[in-house]
Amino acid sequence: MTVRTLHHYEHTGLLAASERTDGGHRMYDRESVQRVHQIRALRELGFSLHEIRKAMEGTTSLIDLLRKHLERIELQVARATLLRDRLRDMTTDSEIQVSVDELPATLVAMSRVETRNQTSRCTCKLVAERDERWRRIRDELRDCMDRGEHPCGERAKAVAVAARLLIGEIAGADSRVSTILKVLARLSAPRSLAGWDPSLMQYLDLALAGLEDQPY
Amino acid sequence: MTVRTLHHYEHTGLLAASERTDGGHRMYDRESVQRVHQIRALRELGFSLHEIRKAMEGTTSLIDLLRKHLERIELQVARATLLRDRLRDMTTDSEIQVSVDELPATLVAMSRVETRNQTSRCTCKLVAERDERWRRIRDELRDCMDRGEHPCGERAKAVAVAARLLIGEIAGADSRVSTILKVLARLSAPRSLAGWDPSLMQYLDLALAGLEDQPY
DNA sequence: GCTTGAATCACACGTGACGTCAGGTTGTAG
DNA sequence: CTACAACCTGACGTCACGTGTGATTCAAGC
Repeated sequence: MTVRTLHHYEHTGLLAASERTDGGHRMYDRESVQRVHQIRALRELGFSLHEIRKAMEGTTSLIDLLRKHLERIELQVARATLLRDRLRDMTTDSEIQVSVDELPATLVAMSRVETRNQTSRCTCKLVAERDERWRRIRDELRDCMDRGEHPCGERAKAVAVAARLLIGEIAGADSRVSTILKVLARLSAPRSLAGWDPSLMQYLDLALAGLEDQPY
Repeated sequence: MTVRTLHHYEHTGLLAASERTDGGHRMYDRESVQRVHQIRALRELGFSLHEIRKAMEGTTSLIDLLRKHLERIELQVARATLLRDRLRDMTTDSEIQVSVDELPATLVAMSRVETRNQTSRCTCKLVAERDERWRRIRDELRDCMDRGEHPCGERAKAVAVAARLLIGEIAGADSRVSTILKVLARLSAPRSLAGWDPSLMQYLDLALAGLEDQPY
């Protein structure tokens, strides 16, 4: 929070200093400070100042606002996750020397690069095999979808069975620490995650890493 | 892409129309179109036009740019995910009637609300029990951390064992379709996820849902 | 060749959420 | 009492375009 931000909020009629000193300095009482916090909270949720004002005036129901905004966030998360994963691969992979010119038609090519590098780098045949199975499931499923078949139809069902099996295998096998932590986060977030901040998470990560070679 | 956007890029010196018609209309050859796509791609990755121009002029290494941006994205993902989960809980829970005033000190209180509602709503005792175990692990671990104990120390190790056990239990038990999908996405992303777009994912979700009551 | 309607042109101001600068005033610690 | 940091008002700057205006141009149909 900068002073300018407060001025801005005041200017747009979102917030008023409860009082002024003799010299003209703004004074904010407990209530006003609370209001500032509310505004910040809502802004961090992605709302515009205009929306916030409407919500605070009671013009719009907060629930409606949140519901409406949920969609945007969903999209944002999906997009950001994808981008992050792509970026991570690009930056951690020192082999790939990407230049701007090598980003030809947007980043669609990236997915191809990813799979190519994946198969060439994998030391474990099991992983490659699983990847192959995944690809088959994916292609078959896409075919089902493209043909307009019902998800519960015969073919889709068969594919789903294979998928479920593979999911079980992967979840059971590939369980390194950080992966588990992520799974855990996904499984129980935000329910059991209250109070688990990143530093604590990292601590648990280290602790788990410490007994990695020990049996259950 | 709007025309205005192209004009803007031209104005900032990022892009030049390769030619003009007699009437003055801009003509973009294949190369220019490619350049536009590159710009769009980089912009979707979150870069500013200034950064893009620097990268395209060769002033900055693309890798450096990406690496630098990875941090921002990481933060974004973490934040957006958290917000999304909170929002989802708020909007799907019709019981909770949130008003602006009930967002007291930012959203920190939210976590408390969540856990409170969780324990009161849970029909299954097993879940509650697990939550309780989680809480204990969390608190114990936080205590270890606060005391500055090494993550591989005796106490932390013991907690880690308990945590690993619980993780296995949760991962093995709570496996509804959407959850599995999320786990899957986390486990294998972006490796096996290439070509799995959201619609295909949803299709798989439906297919899996169709055989939910069937045995393996 | 002519009309017509959609698209584009250049220019300029608008937007949102502040940042930043200038020149002056105030609060407070030593 | 004197620094000096923090605040004041007012206004313009930023970024990535959006929007509006009035004029021009392009492509299609007749």
